[in-house]
Amino acid sequence: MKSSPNNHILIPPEPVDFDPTTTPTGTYKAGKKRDDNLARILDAAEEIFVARGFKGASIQSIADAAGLPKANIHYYYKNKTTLYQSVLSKLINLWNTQFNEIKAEDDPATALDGFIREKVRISFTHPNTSKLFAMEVISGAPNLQVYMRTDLRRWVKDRAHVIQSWIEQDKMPATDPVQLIFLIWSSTQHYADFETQVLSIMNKSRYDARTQKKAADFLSDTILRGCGLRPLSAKT
Amino acid sequence: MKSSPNNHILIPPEPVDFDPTTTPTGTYKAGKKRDDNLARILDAAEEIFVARGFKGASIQSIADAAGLPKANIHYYYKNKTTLYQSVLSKLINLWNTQFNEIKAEDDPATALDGFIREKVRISFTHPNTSKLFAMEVISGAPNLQVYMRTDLRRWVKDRAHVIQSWIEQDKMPATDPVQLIFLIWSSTQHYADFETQVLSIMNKSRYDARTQKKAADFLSDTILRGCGLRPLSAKT
DNA sequence: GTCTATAGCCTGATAGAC
DNA sequence: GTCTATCAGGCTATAGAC
Repeated sequence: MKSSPNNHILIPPEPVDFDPTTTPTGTYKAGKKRDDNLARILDAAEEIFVARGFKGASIQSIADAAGLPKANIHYYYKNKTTLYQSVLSKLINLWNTQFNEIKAEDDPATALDGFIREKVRISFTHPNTSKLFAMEVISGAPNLQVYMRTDLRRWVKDRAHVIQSWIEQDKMPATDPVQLIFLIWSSTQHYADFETQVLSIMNKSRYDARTQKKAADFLSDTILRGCGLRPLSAKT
Repeated sequence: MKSSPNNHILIPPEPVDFDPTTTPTGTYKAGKKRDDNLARILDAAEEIFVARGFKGASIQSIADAAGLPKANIHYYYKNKTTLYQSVLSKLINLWNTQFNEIKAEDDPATALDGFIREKVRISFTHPNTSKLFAMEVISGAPNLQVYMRTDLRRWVKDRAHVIQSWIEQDKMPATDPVQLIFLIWSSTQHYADFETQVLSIMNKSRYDARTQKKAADFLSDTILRGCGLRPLSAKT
C-alpha cells in the first residue's frame, strides 16, 4: 500500500470485519478443561495485545501468560487473527450486556448518575478491555468498522433520543445529547486507558477503592451540574 | 519474560527511557534537503506507527509513506527504536511549547475556556500526535515513564496549585483540581484519539470546522458550568 | 489433547557500489 | 547522499509423534 508523502489521510488498515460469532476450532464438545483453557487464553491474549500491539504480541508470549504450551494456542485458534477477533468479540459482548437502560420516564439526574458510575466501575474492573478497544479505535478500527457503523451507532442514537425527550419534557436544559455521551465515555474511560499516566501523576503504584469512588463522585457531580442538573450529592 | 496466568498486573514493557535530545545520525550539517527529508520521515513515521503499532510498522512502509527509499531511513536513523523515540521527542516538544499559562490572577472561566479551546484545536489539527501519545500510554508508556513522573507531574502540580488558589480566593467553588485537569484532557483528546468512532457515529467521513467549533463550545460550556462557573456564552 | 521440530515468510539492519 | 543486494533473526503456522 503506497501513500503520498506527508498526507494526513487516515491510513486504511486493511479493513477485515469479522463474524461476531467467531468460535475456536477443535472439538466443539464442552468440557471443564477446554473452557478453562479458553478463558485463560482470552485473558492472557487481551493483556499481551494491549501491552505489545497485534504484531508485537507473539503467540509464545500469550502462551506463557496463559501458562500453556504454544502449540495449544494453535489447537484452539486457527491463527493469531482469529484469536484476536475472539478477544474483540468478548469485548463487544461485555459492552452489550453490562449497560443498564435509560428511558424517557426516568429522572435524568438519576439515570445519568447510574450510567456514569457503571462506566467508571467497568473502567476500574476491566481496564484491559477498555484499553484494547481504545487501541483498536485509535488504529482506525480495522476490525470494528461494521460494528461501529451499525450496532454502536444505533445504541448512541437511541440514547440520544431519550436524552432529547428529557429536554422536551423540560426535565433538563437543552444540550447536545451526542456530545454529552462522548463526554461521559471519554471522561470515564480515561481512568482505564490512561491508567499509567493517572498513576504516575498521582504518584501511586495501583488504584484503590478510594480513588475509584472519588473519580465517580467527581464525574457524576461535575457532569450533572454541567448539564444544568442538580448533582445527587447536593443537600436538599 | 514469564507471567503467571490470568494476573492483572501491568506487563512491564521493557522500560527504556530515552534521551529527549535524541538526534538523527549522519552528517550533522544543516541542509535544506536534509531538513526536508527529516520532516517527511517524522510525519510519515508518526502516521504509520499510529496505524500499525511499533512492531507492525515496517521501515519499508514508513519509507513508502515518506516517498524515500528504505535505506535512506537507515541513513538518518540508526534503527527503528531511535526513529520512534525521535517521533516521541517531537510530540513532547509540541506539548511543551503550545500551552499557554494559567495564573492565580486570571479569571478562572476565561483561563479554563482558553485551555479547553486550545486542547480542542490541537486535537483537530494534530490528531496523529495525540493518538501516538495515547497508544504509548495505553501500552504502559515504556518510553515515557520518566517524562510522566517528572516534567508532566510537575506540570499538573503547578496547574492544580493555580486552580486551588482560585478556590481559596473564592473565584470558584471547591472542586478537585487534578480530576478537573483529567476531565479536560480526556474530553478534548477524545475527538483526536477516537476520531474513527466519532466519525462513524456522526456518519461523516471527516471533520469540518463546524464540528470543531461545536465540540469546543459544548465542552467549554459544560465543563465551566460543571465547576460552578458561569459559561462565557451565557448572556449577561 | 499435548508437545517437539521445522518449514517458510517477513523484516531489520548492513555492506558496498555509485 | 542514494540505492541495491543480501544476510541473520524471529515469527507464524503446520506436521506428526505421543
